[in-house]
Amino acid sequence: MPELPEVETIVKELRTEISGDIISNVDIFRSNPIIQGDLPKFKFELKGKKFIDVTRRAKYLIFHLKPKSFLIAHLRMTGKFIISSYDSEPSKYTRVWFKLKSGRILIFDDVRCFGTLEIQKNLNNSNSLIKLGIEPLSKEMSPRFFLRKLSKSKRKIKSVLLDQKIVAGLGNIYVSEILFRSGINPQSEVCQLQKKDWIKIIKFTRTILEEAVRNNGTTISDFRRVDDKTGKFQQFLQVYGKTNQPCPKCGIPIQRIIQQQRSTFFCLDCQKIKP
DNA sequence: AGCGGAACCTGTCGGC
DNA sequence: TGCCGACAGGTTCCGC
Repeated sequence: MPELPEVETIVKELRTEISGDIISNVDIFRSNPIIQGDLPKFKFELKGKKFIDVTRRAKYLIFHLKPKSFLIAHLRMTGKFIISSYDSEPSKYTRVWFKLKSGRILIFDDVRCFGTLEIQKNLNNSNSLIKLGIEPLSKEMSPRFFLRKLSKSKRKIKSVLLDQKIVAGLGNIYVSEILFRSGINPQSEVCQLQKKDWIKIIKFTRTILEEAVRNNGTTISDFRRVDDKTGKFQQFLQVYGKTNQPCPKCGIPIQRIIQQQRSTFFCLDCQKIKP
């Protein structure tokens, strides 16, 4: 479900809400396949610990605990963190909840159970985190980085931007939007891209992500913030989900194709493959 | 090397 | 109404 801006939104809200609070109890309603590692250890590592901070790496949420430990969470398609009052009942999709000393409950809901929760004493021990590529909003995101890494690659640009081992944090919505605004065809081979193309991609990645973060992310169907509010960025989407609607730049119908088994939306006229 | 396919799991929506 | 296929913001593994 969420990409970088949605995760960033949740992280900020969680940081404000739960920093300083202490986990009094952990209840697991369904562990499989969500919780990584063994269950007693998971509970033991969390109970009694204090939330110090909540941060983001790519699409992962990282809860910093004291005594030192980290809860690393990924929401995948339908995971949600919700803060509720003490008397709430678990919903049909509540998988794990953390009762807090303040009287509130930090709830992890996940309809499809693709989400993951992992405990680590040290972030360097996390297999999921070590594989990740550069942050799209960092200064490492440069034409030089891509040219050096991909100048001989015949991979398609859509696939490269979705590859979390290269750039970590972009997903299906924002990649379509970034390539549309850059005027680059999603089926372009990356070895064909020149410095000026990468400059555009980097510029629009920044513009779009920053604007999405300001708007608390995109709500297409069921993304919800901690307080159940929706994001507002969906009103700024130009191509994602707009099959056959007029291109905002030239007016011809937006195309939908499948790449890597995911929908890609683009304009045939504004995003031509270069000869 | 890079792609398509399947898998993980569950729900919604549209067509017939 | 019911059934069936397509599709969903993600990631990983496998085989050609």
